[in-house]
Parts: sequence; structure tokens; C-alpha cells
Amino acid sequence: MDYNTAEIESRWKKYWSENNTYQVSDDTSKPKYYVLDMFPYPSGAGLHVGHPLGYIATDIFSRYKRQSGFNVLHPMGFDAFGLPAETYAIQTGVHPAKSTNDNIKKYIEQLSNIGFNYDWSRSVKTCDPSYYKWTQWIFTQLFDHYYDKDKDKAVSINKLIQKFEIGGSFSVNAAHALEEDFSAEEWKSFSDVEKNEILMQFRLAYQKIGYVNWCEALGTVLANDQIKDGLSDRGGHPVEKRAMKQWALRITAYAERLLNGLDLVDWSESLKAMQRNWIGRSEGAQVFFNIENNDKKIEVFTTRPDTIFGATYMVLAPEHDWVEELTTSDQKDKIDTYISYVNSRSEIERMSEVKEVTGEFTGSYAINPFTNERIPIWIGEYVLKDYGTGAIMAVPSDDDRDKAFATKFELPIIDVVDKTDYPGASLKDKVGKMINSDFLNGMEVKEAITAAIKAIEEKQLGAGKVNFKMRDTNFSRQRYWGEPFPIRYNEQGIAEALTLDQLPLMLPDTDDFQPAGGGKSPLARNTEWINEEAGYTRETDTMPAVAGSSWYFLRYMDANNPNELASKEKIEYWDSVDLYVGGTEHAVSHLLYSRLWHKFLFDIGIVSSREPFKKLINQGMIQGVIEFIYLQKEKGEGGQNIFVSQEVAQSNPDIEYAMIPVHIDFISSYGSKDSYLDLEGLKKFTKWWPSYKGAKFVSSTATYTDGGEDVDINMVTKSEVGKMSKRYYNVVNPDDMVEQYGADCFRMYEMFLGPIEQSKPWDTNGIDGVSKFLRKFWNLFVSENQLIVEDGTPSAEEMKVLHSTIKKVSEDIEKFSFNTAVSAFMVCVNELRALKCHKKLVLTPLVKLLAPFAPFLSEELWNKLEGEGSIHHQEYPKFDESYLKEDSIEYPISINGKKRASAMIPTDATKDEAEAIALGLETIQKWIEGKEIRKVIFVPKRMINIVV
RNA sequence: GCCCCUGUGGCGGAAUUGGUAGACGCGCUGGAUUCAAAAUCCAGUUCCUUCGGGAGUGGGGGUUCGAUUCCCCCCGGGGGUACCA
Repeated sequence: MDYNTAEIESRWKKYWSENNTYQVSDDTSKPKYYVLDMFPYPSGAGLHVGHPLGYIATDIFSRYKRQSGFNVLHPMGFDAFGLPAETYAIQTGVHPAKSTNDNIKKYIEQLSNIGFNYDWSRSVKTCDPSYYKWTQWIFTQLFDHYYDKDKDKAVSINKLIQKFEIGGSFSVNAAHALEEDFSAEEWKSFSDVEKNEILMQFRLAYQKIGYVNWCEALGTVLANDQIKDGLSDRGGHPVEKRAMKQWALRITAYAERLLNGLDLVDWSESLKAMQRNWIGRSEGAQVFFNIENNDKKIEVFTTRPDTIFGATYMVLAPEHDWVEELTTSDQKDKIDTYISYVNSRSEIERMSEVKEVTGEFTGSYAINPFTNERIPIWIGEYVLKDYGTGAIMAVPSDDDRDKAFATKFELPIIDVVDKTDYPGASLKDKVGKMINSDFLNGMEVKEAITAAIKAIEEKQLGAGKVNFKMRDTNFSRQRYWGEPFPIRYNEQGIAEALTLDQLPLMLPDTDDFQPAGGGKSPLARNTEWINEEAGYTRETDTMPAVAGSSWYFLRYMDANNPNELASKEKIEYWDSVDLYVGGTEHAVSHLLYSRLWHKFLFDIGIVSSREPFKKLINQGMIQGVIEFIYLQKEKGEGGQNIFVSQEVAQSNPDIEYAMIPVHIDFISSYGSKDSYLDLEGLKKFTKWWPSYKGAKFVSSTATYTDGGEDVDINMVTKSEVGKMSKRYYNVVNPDDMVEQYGADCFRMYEMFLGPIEQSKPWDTNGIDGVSKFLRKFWNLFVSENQLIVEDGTPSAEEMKVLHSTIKKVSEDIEKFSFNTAVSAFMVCVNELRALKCHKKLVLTPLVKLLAPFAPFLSEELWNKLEGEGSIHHQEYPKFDESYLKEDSIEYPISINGKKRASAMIPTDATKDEAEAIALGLETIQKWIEGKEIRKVIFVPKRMINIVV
């Protein structure tokens, strides 16, 4: 009866699965609790030790909640559509469905090895037709709804058509992109194609021609967050802007609700800040400027309407629609030259040369509506086409960029804000007194903003307006491995949504995953599929991965329902996610889209909660240490590769080196600052990477040539903390850890590493401590193959140890402080060992207490104690305050805040009694000798401080 | 630049509403056991010290009887975001 992890784990894994120990019922008599992990993308590399960090935390928490009497839903599934599987298919010919399913199998096995309590009967995978049927259905609903601003919710598009028939577009207050209004009569006169185009400007899922980030190498459109520094995040390929017809979701219609909803949820401030930042609400005014000799009016958005008297020129984005019209004949050449210059510049250049000011004068003038001065209209790169209206009123006295522009092109500058009362304030700070501004003069900026908006509205020049930074991001991907859009086009090219009985629209099978060219997905070549029904063609783009992950948490509630995305009753019961744990990498896209879909499903009556995730914890990343060796760029004689150790490289700063990542298995003292490759490591390295055969290795003390004579050499490597990734050969696999130490140890060690939110590099330095703890725990029950648990009444001291542990552990779980909970278990075991306590009445509650942390060990011990059923259905112990009471407490006694002595003082002592004991102490007497006691502070159960 | 987080022994990290700084673990030192090693057990481990004590939670200042905790300024590390009008 030794503590044999492998044997115990395989036994109970089998038992749990055969007895459906973790199957969740929809037992509505119990209070529900929904604990969710962000489901993983099943990548070919498998799980690494970083993934389980959050999963272990939710596993502990869900087990704790179940034992505490809740009906707990804790499911797991797979975000199974996505680019990596398709890239892999192009490279190897293996169908994404096959590689994805293989990977999922591997993931499930790895997850089960760690002992997670998922109910696999509720699992989902986004690439399963029975799942994406509902992803497609939600999309059709988005397509069939528009956003009614009066009702502040999504409303059926049929209602919109009725309104158009009665009052044209004038009768509608909706989120839209319509350019010109129309009457009821005009509506009736429009052709079907025209009507459809207008409705597209209102639908929540709609098509638009937009500039997209096209990546030729990947053959697809990328989202903004898939691009880093102008290159694709994956692969680092160049990305260009290209005009394409794309599906988009009108997320901007929900901007205000997405922003306000953040006040309802218990998320970290930093995460909320990220979403607020992304939504980017700013208050200001929309103002129309008349153009000289033209009927058009330029619309601008400004957050500083107070500075309008200082607006001495205007700037349009170079891509603004009116640039051509506003350019006068004598400026045409210059404008054309400038525009072609702008077009020639890559995204990277534009971003890296932000400081440089460029622009050109169109030749036209606008009129400042407050000063009635003619002001020149320029175009300039610093004004962006897709923010605001793509045009600005420039106030060079109060904006850094306008100022730089005006200075360079010698445009007039009028000071309108006097900041002499605010010495440290920068130009953009909204403080100061208005000057040179007529009726605003003398007002403080904040006051002036309100007054200016009022004046703008009275003069009918515009209105106060709220602007959002957030854009409607596009929803089309030119890929195979995604959900097909449930859309078909009729002979006139009008898009129609498929009806529920036509869903799911299956992704056709193929063995050719190459993009079709011309920005089309591989589906575009499948003519049979495209033209499935006479007179109709199918949409060939597919949805982005974010589609399937936007609502998966609802499907878990009723995962196998063929008739609905989930039944009404089950959605009512499970309501929304009580606890959601996942990484920050999804802070914006996934969490924002999920919230959007949820709010939309709320509007159409599918869900009844306003926010999908009540509490959210961002687990930190477990990073890897990347070990590099320096390769001299210049090769030696005969093309010999020369590697040098860290100190040699650092003492030769003139020589250029390439950093070659080394597999961490070859490294000695891995993870420490002075990790190195010894002779054996070097031999493994050259064997593993044959192109470095015969290489020379130089350290500060020795030189070794591969294949030559053995030398005593230590090559110090460069260690960097970074991502754990296949590419850096630094992936640590949880399977190895589980095999070596056992799943319980692995779980508790990951929790013991530190706070769950914190990122930290993986190291196994402390794992022995946890392993020792588990063995000590086991030895409280078992010794020399005998169960040594005794009957008998525990002493007061033993009960105190038990109950203080129950208290500490429960409180720590409630506040997600798992590292301190593990530490409390260690303290407890140390104390019980010191007391030589083996009493059943102490140990039985302790097994239940440990069960969420170490499910295998505790199940085994529960079985040995002849407990009934599974430990994981036993009630969690509750602490009893009466065992924690003490007659007297050791008080620290300080003189002037500095601790000088301590004394046992009865718990119920009054201030005077305590003071008398403290002052009577010999050590204290010595300190206060010859000094006057000014004051004595007594904090019950805490401390005594004597002020002299 | 702006926003958010963060800074405590050799290391990972503890410290309720401000109340004994360094819990717990690793590592290290000494000892026991052993032919020896591993494992295990016991003791010690913030730094300085003339052994009285002194200093100490990134640095400087402040509030307080008392500050890792609250306030102000500065420095370092991490993340997000950006010609956003």
C-alpha cells in the first residue's frame, strides 16, 4: 500500500468514467453554478503545461461548488475551425477534419490524465454540423434583423420594410449606413435589387465593399488583430489593403450597450479597460462647414467644439470621396503626386514615420461658421479615412498634430485657450480659459464645450454627438475550414438567408485546399456545391473562427438538442456563466463578439441574461525559457560553423552572431541564469541538428570540435523568457509531469506556483515540496502497508488544526487564492504529524477538503476509509468557530511602533488589564525607563503599542 | 504618447479593514540514519552587528501611535493601444 500514483490514477479514471461520476443533470431543485473554461483550439502540438493552469483552477472550483451543494455545469469543448488545420492540410494533404479530430482525441486523453471533472457527454466542437447548424442559424437571424435606436434593440427586418412602405426612410431611427434618405413613394418605385441594397445598409449581418487586409501568401483576409506591424501575425507575410465585398456584423449598433454592460460584470479592471479602450467612446460635436462655391458641406467630428474660433484650416483624408471634386485645376498635379505618394507607402512606413508631417492644398476653401473666415482645405495622411468622418477642422493652437502641420505649411495659428493657470498641462488637456473666441471668452474649457455645442445646435450647424472608435469588422474569410455562410444569391444577385429546415449548410468534402485565387476561398472552385439549386448560387466565403466561439457556452446547456440551439427551460435554468477563466489573448475579439451575440440573442428572446459571463478571471501565461546558443555569422575555414558561449559572445561585441534555439532537453541547469550545454549536451545537439555536424564550440575556457577529442567544456547559453512553443523547442508536456509525479502533484504544484492571474516561467524547482506533502498526507493514513487510522475523540488542539484548515482553505477557494490554500494544507499536515494524529474524526473531513485539489489521492483514501460512493459527491466540510476560540493570545508589544516584546494576554482582557500586563514586562520596563508614557494603543486581538 | 497591471530574502511567493514583514515551498548550511549514496528525519537560514542593537518591502517625500498596505513625485519590469480629431 505504497503511494503509487500510476496505479491509483488508472483505477479511478476508469471508475469515474464507468460510473458517470461527473455527469451533470438538469436537477432544478439545486441551485446551479456554471463554471467555464475558454475552450482550446486543438493544435497538433498537444497540450503544454501552460494550458492546464486555468483548467485546474476551474476544476478545483467546480468540485468545491458541487461538494457545497450546487448543481455544477463544468463542460469542455473544442474551438475546432481555424487556419492552422487548413495550412497543415495544404502542406500535408491531411484533411482538416481528420487532423482536427485526431488532435481532439489527443487533447481529451491528456485532459483526462490530469483528472478533470468534465461531463464529456455535453462536449461541443465548432466544426460539427450539428453545432454549426446553430451558428449559421444565429447568423441568419442577424441577417434578418436591424437595430432600432428608439427601442434600443434588434427588430425584425420585415418591420423595417413596413415602415419604409409607410413613411420611407424618414420614419426610421436605426443604425445604418444609408447615404440618402427616401420617401415611401420612392421606396415603392425601387427595383428589388435597389431595395435589397438599401436593406443591406440596415441588416445586422450585412455585406459591404470595404478595404480589407489581404494577405497574398496566406490567400486570405485578416482581422486587424491578426496583423502585427503590417505583417501577418502567423508567418509574418506582407499584408496589403484591398477592396473586396465582405460580410460584416454591425457591432457598432451595440457600442453603447457593450460599453454600459461592462458595469454589470465582475471582471478585472484591466480587462474592462481594454474593452472600453477598444470601443473608444468619445463625446463631442458634429459640425458642418460650408464650402466656397460648392453646395456641399464638409462634416467633421470634434471633441473640442470650444476651439472652433481657432480652426484656421481643414484637412481631409487623402482617400476622402470629395478630394477630386474639391481639387482646383492648378492644384491637380500636386494633389495627384501627393496621392500617389500616399498609395506607395506601406502600412509599416506609415506607422514608423508618424512624426513626419505630409499634406497638400486642394485649392478650395471652406468657411469657418463662427469666424466667417475663408479657411483652406488640405489633404493629409494624418487624417484617417475610417475614423470619424475622414475630415477634421484643424485647430493648430490646441492640437499637436495640427500645430506641426500648420508650422510646416505656414498656416495661421490663433491662440484660443489660455493655459497660464495650468503650468504642467499639455495642449490636449481640456483645461484653461477661452480667449479670442467671442462669446466663449473667459469661460473654462469644460464650460465652453457645452456652450459651443449649444451654439452649434442653435445655428443649425450640427449637433452634439458621440463617436466610437470601434468599427464593424469584417466577418468573411476566404478559407475552406470554417462555417459556410447560410446565404444564397438569386438570379438577380440578391442575398437570401437559408431557413432553419435548410440548415445546416454542410461544408462540402474536398481534398484540395488551395485558395481559388482572386481573393476567393477554395469553395469557389466547387461548382457543384455553389450551384446546388437551380437559379441560386452559394456564398463561397466562410465565417471566422470567432463565430463558433461566440455562443458555445449556451450549447453546453443542452448540447445534444437537435431542434433548438438549446431549450428554453435549460437556458432559463443555467442562465449565464457564473465563472469564466481564460487568457488575456481573448480580451477583445472573443469576449466582445460573445457579448454582442448574447445581447442580440437577448433582443430576440432566446436568452434572458444581459451579459454572458458574470465573473471572469484572466489566468496568467505559463511561459517557457528559450535557450539560445550563439552562432558566429562568419563561418570558419572550410565553412565550419563556429558556436560560442554567452561570455565569449559578450566580450566580442563587434562580431555578429545568430541566435540558435536549442532543445531544452540538452541543457543542464535548465531555467537558471547560468544554464549551459555540457559535452554530452553538445553531442546531442549536433546529432539532433545534423547540419551542424563538425561544428566548433568555443567557451572562455575550452574549445571542442564535434567528432574530435572529448574536452571538458561548458557552453553557457542565453536564456530568455518567452512563449512556450514548438518553434523554440521548449515545450514542456504535462503528460511527462503526470507520469513522473502523478496528476495530483502536478495539479497542486501548478496551483502552488503563485496567484492564478500571474504569468511566470515554467520551472519544476519546487515540485518536490508538493510531492513530499502528498506522501506525508498519505502517511497520516497508511504506514508499512497498514491503515493506521484510529477511532477515538480528537483533542482540542487536533480539532483546532482541522477547523482552522477548513476555514482557510474554503476562504481561499472562494477568493481564487489557490496557492495559499495549498500552503494551508501543508501547514496542516506538518502540525498533525507533530501531534502524531491519526484520528478518523480529523482525517475524514480532511480527505473531503483535499478532494477538489487531489481527486485521485482523496478518492483512494476515501475508499480505504470505506466511505460510500465517490468522495466527489461528499459534502464539503464546514468549519466550526467554537474550535478556533482561544483563552489567550500572544500579543506583540511595541514601543513607538517598533516591536520590543510579546506576552500572552487573555482574549477577553480589557484595555487596562492588557496595559498592566504589558507595562509589567521586564523588557518593556527597560525600554520605558526614564521616559514619559504619552499614550497606550490597544487593538483587541492584534497588538499593543506604547508611545513614549 | 495614453490606459491598465506590477516591483517584498538566493528563488517562487505569504501578510484580513493600516497592526509581529518574510507564512508555505525550493535552495543552501549543519546534524541524525547509511559501508556509501538516494530517500527520510531534526535544527538553522532577510542583511549588518562591537551581540547592546541597527537597517530593511524599487527610490524620495507625506499622512499616522503605527505604512508592504493610504497620498504625492520619480525609476524599473510586463501588457494593451495609438496620427482616434
